Amino acid sequence: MQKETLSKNQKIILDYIEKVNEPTKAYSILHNVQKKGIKAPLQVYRALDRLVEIGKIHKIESRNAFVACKNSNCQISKATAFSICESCEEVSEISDHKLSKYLKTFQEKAGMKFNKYNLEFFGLCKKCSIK
Amino acid sequence: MQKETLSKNQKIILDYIEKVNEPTKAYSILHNVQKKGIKAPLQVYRALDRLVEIGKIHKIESRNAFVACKNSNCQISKATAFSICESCEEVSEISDHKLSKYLKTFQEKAGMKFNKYNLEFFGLCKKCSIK
DNA sequence: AACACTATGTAATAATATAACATTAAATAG
DNA sequence: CTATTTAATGTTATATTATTACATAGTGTT
Repeated sequence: MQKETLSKNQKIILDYIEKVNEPTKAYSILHNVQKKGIKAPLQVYRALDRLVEIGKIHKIESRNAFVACKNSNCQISKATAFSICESCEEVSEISDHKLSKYLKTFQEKAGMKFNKYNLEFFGLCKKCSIK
Repeated sequence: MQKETLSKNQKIILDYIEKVNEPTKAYSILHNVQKKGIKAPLQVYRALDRLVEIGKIHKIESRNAFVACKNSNCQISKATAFSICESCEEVSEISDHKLSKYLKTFQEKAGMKFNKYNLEFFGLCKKCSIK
């Protein structure tokens, strides 16, 4: 884990992402934190980059959106897995020990020096399955 | 598998992607097929959408790039895995039977009706590891 | 021929992300 | 404590990626 102390902008952005509690896009963040003095996209993107780096948030690549990490100050920002509902766009972070262990083992066998993976499952969440 | 016959634009775009044989971005495709009469981004994006849908190509989500499917007319466009070198950006498609079986089983156990997944490993490829 | 369906053409614009440069704050080595 | 380096900030402009909207043309039915 890296540095614990966040800068002013990093705190503002993280607070917002944690508050909304669902995948949030950079420009939506920007609009919502302008009252806190964040004026430009770059201020948001810089904070996002750093927050991803230290595992406080994750990027949902297929959606260009960001969510707070649920795995208690994520040690595992380098091993992320999500399920994404294609109907309501609900995203939840998967923390399945066996899965992450399996993928870690898989990484080690392959010819590449891996240091990270991201897995996204797509489908219908329980609610949307019923409808 | 869906319809085999590709339209004119779809052929042009697929041919190009297969020719370059590495992840290629939409606007790079556009620039390179303009001599074939493709003039606008939308023509590219529409063909890309369709080609992804029928499994002829895949999108590397973390790179906003597209590659031709290597798994013989991909039956498995719904189950994709890639390794990505963070140094040279080389991407290769992983076709590991055990891995896809494991992830398929995992999907079935979870509370969601999955119908697709995408897995991206990041690290250093063999060449770049040596350097 | 009428209908549905898929694909196309074109212009405009939206949404996502970075480059470049100047400045300030924080961390740490001498 | 102050010089130096490192991280963060502020700001403007611009690059990159992707979609909306609307008109037209081809293809395959029934």
